[in-house]
Amino acid sequence: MANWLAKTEPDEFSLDDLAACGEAGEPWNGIRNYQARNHLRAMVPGDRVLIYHSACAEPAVVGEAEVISEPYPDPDALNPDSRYFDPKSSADEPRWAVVKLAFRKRWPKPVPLKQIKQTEALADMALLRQSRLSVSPVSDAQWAVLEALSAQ
DNA sequence: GCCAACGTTGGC
DNA sequence: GCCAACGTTGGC
Repeated sequence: MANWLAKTEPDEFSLDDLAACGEAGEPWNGIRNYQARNHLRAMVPGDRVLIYHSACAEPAVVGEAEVISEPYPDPDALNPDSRYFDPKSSADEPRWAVVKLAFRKRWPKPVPLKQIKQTEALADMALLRQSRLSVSPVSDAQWAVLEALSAQ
């Protein structure tokens, strides 16, 4: 079982929006970066996913979700009417993937990026090392440190 | 809104 | 296959 972190802009789709989807969950779509896609493809149902709010007043880890589907081709990539349409993707050779995520919990306190940067035990997080990667792995140890910070 | 970081595209 | 131009992400 693996841990991940997924970024989302709360103005677009927030943790609350995911919570509103309930157990049906929501496809995590629109990922158009190969490294992030490779992480999506490596996900299995039951994996835990930190939800991180980006491009907002206080960028922070705000809660967690769970992977509830196998990875599958992103249908939006094949839909010319979608903002995520990619003419280079095809049904035969889908270029982009999604998984469904379901809300699990809002953490007691958000863990701001600022605090993550100040925490030595989190210095190796992919979130910090590759600022533009929207889906990244998280170790068990990193997860535990973040959870403890949220509970403080 | 600015701009640094960095991924992608396309000419050669 | 290099690399300049360009586009996007995301913190501030």
